[in-house]
Amino acid sequence: MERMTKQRAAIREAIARSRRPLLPLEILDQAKEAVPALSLGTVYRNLKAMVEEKELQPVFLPGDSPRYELGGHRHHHHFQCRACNRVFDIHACPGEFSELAPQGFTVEDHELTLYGRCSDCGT
Amino acid sequence: MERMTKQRAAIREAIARSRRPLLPLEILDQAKEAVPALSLGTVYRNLKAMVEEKELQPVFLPGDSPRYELGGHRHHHHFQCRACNRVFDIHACPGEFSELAPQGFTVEDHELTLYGRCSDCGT
DNA sequence: TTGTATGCAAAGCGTTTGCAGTGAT
DNA sequence: ATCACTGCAAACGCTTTGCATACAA
Repeated sequence: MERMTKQRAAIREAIARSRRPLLPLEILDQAKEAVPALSLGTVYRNLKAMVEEKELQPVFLPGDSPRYELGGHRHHHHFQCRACNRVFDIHACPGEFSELAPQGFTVEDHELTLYGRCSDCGT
Repeated sequence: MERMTKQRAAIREAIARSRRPLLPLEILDQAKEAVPALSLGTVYRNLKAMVEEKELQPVFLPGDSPRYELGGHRHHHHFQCRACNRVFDIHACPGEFSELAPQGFTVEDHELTLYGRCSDCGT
């Protein structure tokens, strides 16, 4: 139930090559260089399968569609550039936030997104 | 260019009555009690207009569609219950995170979401 | 040979928009 | 009497799915 196809290889390669989480369309563009006939439906199907196998992990940003990066990263956060909309990993975490929740609430996890300008887009 | 309609009043009322950010469909349900013929399109149109007038503010959570709460709240964050999916305001902020970004990046803002169990859904 | 994976196109789902009619001013 | 607002339904953008074919095993 696990077949190695050139399509899946191209998708994996595209994501591995990138230093930032990619959108499905960006993945399609990149992977098409290796497999020109690649279809968007196949990209979505493989992303879903690879996420289930934990080969990839989805990156959900507020108000934005999901991006994908390689799996196996430990807990980290993301930065989105307001100029180019690209997303970058932040390999740091300010810690727990359990004390912020109201009485009777239990905090299990958290998600932090920073917004601003990336180095390419300057000030 | 600003008319007071019973539809808009019902939408505003529904959101004001709730102690938590609501989804468009939840707003429709609530507001229909006052205006049974209310349509979802009208809800969306009014939400958009009221956000532009800053009467409302949208709440974007990672991987979820937008919710709406009253505008004018100062900077705060949100908690989403993993059992009931409802979202609650957190009237606290752990502070700036400028130091987390890579060299050359400028942090202008941030978004923090806590996940866990609300008091209704227990441990 | 077998059956999963693919390409294509149609279907879903939440949101937006066009249009003719309604109603606040 | 105007013209913004509404209800309805069609259109949209992103994602999923059905189906016949292609190809890894």
